[in-house]
Amino acid sequence: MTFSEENYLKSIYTLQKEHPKGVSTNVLSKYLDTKPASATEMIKKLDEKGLVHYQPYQGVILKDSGAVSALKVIRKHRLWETFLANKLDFSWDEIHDVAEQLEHIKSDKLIRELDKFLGYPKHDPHGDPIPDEAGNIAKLEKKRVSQLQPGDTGTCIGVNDTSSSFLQFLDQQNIRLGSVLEIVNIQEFDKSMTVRIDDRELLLSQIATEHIYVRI
Amino acid sequence: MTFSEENYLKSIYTLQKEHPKGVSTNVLSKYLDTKPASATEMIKKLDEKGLVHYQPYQGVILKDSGAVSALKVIRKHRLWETFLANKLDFSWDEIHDVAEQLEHIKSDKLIRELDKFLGYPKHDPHGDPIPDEAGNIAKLEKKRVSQLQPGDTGTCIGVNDTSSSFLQFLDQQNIRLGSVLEIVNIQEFDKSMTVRIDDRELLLSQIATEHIYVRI
DNA sequence: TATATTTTTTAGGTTTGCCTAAACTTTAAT
DNA sequence: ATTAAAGTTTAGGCAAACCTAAAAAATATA
Repeated sequence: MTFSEENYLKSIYTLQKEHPKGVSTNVLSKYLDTKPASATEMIKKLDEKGLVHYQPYQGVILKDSGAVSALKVIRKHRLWETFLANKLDFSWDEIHDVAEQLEHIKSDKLIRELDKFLGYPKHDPHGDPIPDEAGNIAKLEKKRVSQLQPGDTGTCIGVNDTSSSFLQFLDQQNIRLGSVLEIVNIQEFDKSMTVRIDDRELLLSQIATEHIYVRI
Repeated sequence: MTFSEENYLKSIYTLQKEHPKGVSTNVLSKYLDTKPASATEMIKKLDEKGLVHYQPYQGVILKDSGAVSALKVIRKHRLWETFLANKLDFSWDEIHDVAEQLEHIKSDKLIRELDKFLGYPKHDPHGDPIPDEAGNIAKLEKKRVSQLQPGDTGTCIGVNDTSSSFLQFLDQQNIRLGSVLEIVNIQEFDKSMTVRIDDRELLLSQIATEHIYVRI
């Protein structure tokens, strides 16, 4: 399987969630930053290989074999992201591009050993679940803080805004990966929230609560 | 720079030691398992890019810029080999193929962080020196045990024969990476050697001494 | 419903890196 | 010195993955 085939499968897997009846060549090519004509070509090839189901003008969906292949690439991507963030000094926003390259390395032993070395992590640094060797994947239980109700708790797993001012703010407030937040209450008029972290209470603006992800 | 260009530069660098006046397309293509015509093509391209010096029928040599590029790839290869052997459970003979893939990952930060994570190693698991960021590389001081004289000492850095029977033999004799050997004497008639390891003396056949590498 | 717009596919082209076969140099041997 | 052998280059092709432009199909609008 070529790098390009792997990238298409992975993209179709991702886009299928929003387009369950079929991912169009338009959507796919936009996501991959290529042209629709290129997507058509590749989809035909993947169809001939039995990895996807394709009907002209109807978009594409993964067959089981295609989904398994996609999940193997996703597993590799997320394990490498975990390695970069946990073992090397990469920050959240730096890991993706390098993992895009590393995910294509072909070696079953490598990925088994890496998994072991990392302590068999269940989630990557963004809070996304890591599929197992067979391609089983846990449901994502990731929400924005803004989606929680008073009394709910969540573990901080990532952010949506990587501007240095926002990251600095989080740092000042001692909010980091793994911090446990509990919603104390919500102000009706501006949707700001009071949250408890490490036995301290602090107020987060609506903007802030929309940019922080937690695993529930 | 493409994977293929990197592989050609690395190969030319390696082959230049044995062919200092120029690496022929024949030698190069044999080493890379391609055809001479393909090597000619690639060499022309590298020449146009100013990375090598090429005269038809006279073979190819690296220019300084080409040597720097080659050494960057070699640096990555050797750091990854060190990672696989020291951090993951890869054996000597398994690391090469995976490192051949990993060496092409493009990220300066990745390789700097990896170097730091590994503790700035000077040699890879085969005992070969790891070039620094600028492309400076230490002279290789690697010899077969058979090349040593009585009184010489060396640190075991690798083997030439990865048959399980040989590796088992080394294991039984407690000879491993990092073991320090001292030559006690050499039998004239069969070139077998008595060596001291960890205050024990043991006899190695000529065959064995030719298959063990040491750094002196 | 007929037409206009958007989306998708087809057709033909490009680049990279490989190939084979034929032509050409160089080197070796008589 | 000539010829034979070996090595190298050129010429023409192929597959992968991309592209643009034109044709065809699907969808939206009047």
